[in-house]
Amino acid sequence: MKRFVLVEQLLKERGIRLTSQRSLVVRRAVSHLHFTAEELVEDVRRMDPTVARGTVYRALALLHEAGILEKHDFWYGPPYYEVTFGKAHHDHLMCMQCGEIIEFQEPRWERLQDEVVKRYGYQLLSHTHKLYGLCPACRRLTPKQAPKHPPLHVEEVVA
Amino acid sequence: MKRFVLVEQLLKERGIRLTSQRSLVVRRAVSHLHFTAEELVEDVRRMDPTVARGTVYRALALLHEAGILEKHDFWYGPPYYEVTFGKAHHDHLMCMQCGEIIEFQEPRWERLQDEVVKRYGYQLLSHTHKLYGLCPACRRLTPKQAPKHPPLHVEEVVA
DNA sequence: TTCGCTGCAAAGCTTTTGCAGTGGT
DNA sequence: ACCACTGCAAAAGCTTTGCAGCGAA
Repeated sequence: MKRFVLVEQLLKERGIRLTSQRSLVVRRAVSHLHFTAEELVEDVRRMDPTVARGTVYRALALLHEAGILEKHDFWYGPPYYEVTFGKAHHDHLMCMQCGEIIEFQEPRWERLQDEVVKRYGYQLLSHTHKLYGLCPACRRLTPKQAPKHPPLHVEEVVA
Repeated sequence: MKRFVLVEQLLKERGIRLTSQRSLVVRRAVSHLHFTAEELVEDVRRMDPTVARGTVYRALALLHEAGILEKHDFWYGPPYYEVTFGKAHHDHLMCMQCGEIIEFQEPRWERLQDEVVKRYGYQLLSHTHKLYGLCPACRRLTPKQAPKHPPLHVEEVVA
């Protein structure tokens, strides 16, 4: 897997030691699109049960700081991580009922935000745009059919 | 305070009981721009120490569901709440070093996102756009001067 | 050989919840 | 008079951390 090699290289360049545990965390991470810390813990421990929970969390923090992972807070629950290293930037559209996440690109936004950032004299480092709504399928359901966790009777919110 | 009256009205219309505790939570909430749940707990208990932590959390959830509060996950730590009821939508530009938060409006984004949402057949309910970067002051510092976990002191910023 | 990294487990921080009693409508 | 709401405190959920030993460079 090409991306994996690159990540290891990049870690090495930054003086971050490549232990077998970190290798495993990286390998498992890049094999998912979105995952929570706990999901990755489970996944990693399925491959090697001796890896400690704390090690995975520490590796995640490192990868995040290194810019390899992005951390997303979606609607509820713990934050999701996403491997962005080597991928073009994209934004998210999420269904608040079923939790479906659509990734899309919108170059015109990128241009607009350059303007905004310039306006305030900022140097842009990263950004996230999230749209929350109802997917075509869920729009057809009555509010009562809404699952417990994906929050709230969203009908009320007039966009 | 006008906004407070409106909020109480709105709660009433939704059949949500107006207890003294909720009144207090609303009053304190609208007097801040951004706050965490724990900050609000402290603030409320300063006025009335008998109010339970759980009550504040439950009230926050209600107000959030009612669309009166928005929940923001900024760079680290617990999420911040923000009173958006009666305010025009705005987005956030945050300095990753000093934690300054600038609020701004960009109507052209709103139009673009309508397009995107239509493209996927979604019904838009809400959205957040966050830009992370370095403010003019912090850009002048060397990377080494950057604090590990930038303190999140929120400047009161006007759009 | 050095010192960054790990496993373990305990603690920490934030939020949620069960229950019995209280109070809004 | 209902039953939603509250206080209390315990538990739950997620993440961090201290420490002693280990292992990558």
